Amino acid sequence: MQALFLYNTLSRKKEEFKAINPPFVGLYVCGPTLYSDVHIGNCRTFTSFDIIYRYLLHLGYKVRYVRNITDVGHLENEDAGSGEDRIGKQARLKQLEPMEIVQRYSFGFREVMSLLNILPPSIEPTASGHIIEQIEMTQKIIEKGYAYVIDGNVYFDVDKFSKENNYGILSGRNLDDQLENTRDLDGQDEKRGRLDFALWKKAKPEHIMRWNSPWGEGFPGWHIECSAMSKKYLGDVFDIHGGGMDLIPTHHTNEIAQNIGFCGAAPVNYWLHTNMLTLSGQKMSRSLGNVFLPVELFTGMKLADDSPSATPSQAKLNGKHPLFDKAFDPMAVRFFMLQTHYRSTLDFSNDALMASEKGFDRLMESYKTLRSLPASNVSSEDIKALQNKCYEAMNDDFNTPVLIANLFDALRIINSVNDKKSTLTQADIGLLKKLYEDFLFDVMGLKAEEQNTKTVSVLGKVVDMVLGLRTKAKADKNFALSDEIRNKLIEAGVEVKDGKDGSSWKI
RNA sequence: GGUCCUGUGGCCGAGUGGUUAGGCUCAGCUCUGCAAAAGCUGCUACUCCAGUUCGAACCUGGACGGGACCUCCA
Repeated sequence: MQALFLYNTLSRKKEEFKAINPPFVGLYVCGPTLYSDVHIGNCRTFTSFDIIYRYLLHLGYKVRYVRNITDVGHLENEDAGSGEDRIGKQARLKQLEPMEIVQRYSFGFREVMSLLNILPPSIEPTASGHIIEQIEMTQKIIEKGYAYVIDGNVYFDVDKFSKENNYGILSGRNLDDQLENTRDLDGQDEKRGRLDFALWKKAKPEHIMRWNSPWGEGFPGWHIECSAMSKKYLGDVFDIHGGGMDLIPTHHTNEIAQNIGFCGAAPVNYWLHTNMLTLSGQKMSRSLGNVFLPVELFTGMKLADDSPSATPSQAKLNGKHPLFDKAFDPMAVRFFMLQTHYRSTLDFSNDALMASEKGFDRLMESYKTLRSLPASNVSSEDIKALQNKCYEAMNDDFNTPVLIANLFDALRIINSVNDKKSTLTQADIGLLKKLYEDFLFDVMGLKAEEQNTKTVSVLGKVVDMVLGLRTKAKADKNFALSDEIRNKLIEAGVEVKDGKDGSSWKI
């Protein structure tokens, strides 16, 4: 097996991947906070880690992939002291139980993940299901002296921690800079240091989600859930932890501090971070309000203001979406995302999507051609070399754009063999099929648009019959009729291609 | 204000100190009754200025532009 290199945020370098206990690999990715619908920027992160997961599996690793669901503890304006739990707030506003909020959005989340063909993780733990683990971890951190209790709240002592450890090891920021250059904060309340963060929060009387703890009724802080759950399922030290880049300076920095505070060991060998998705050059985020939803992209329509849900199967739509000329198939969207490396920003636009979709269709079409390719005694093309290039691309920090470029080379070979301008042996055709199946389908997780097989088979016979009539018309030089047939078929969505050996068609 | 990232052809996007991915678009050609599809060819870029070097889009310094983080965010 060739060496796999991946970019480690800790070292800011590409490093060779060495699993702690091969063939097993522990992978943890920060999942969504289910207080509203996932937007397409969230989807990009999960798509990127889906590729990483799939490629590790393809290489033969036994991966335990843990992706959490945050259903409690994620506060707004935490530092201002006015923090309200995001889920709790939505529950209050909508007059629902917090778990109803979570249920609603988790349904939509799963549906979108499935549409994008993102594999489910091995374990998808929720924060609310691991309150005990979080309390235990918090207790241990207090015992070790890295956290303190004030009036029912527990805070992590960053100052104490950084005397023995590099708090900013992941972000590359030094503590003094962070202390001096934080924006003005009001309501610094009772914390000893301004960078201290909550492990446990005392619940105000109106707070809905609350649990008993040694420090009174309250709820866990946001960062502790990932430490507690990754430790529980992957151990004190595991291989890979991932998430969006925006989690580096706070969430992941604090996770490392908590784990070290807990057991003295840094929890993760490789930190992987995906870049942001932008819209006209600006980061897509809920706070900026420039988000659009997967269902809008997949339909080209705008979500109605009174839609009960943004879950694709349940959404109510209202009119054309201003950003998109048409509906984009989820697989075309996935392909579009993979044409950019996961550590680069990805700018979304209608034009870029259109371009990707066309390329994607050609690639899928070439797979059909591949399956009926004529074999020769000799090959004029080096398929083995192409296969190596595909592995090289993926082994170089999961470089899907280069992988895709290689697949387009394969496409050219296929078409040229089909045109009898090049030749391949049966063995090489088999190798090419394997190349497509391995990389296009297994690793990149792309698949052809699903079609009802019964419909297709009936329709196929009908179209073949019509094309038979058209061939007769052509033979009689009745081009008016043959063109009319062709135009009508195009109107119906059937594209006709006249080759030397008769006509073929595709939907 | 501080820290960091980034600037590639009409568009999207890889990339390495020396031979300049790939996709889309556009034009021409081949094929074709005409188209479409497919193939071939062309349009050949690296923000600007200076430096290092035999040689830089790639290294260094500066300028200008864009972005991220420092507050919740994938």
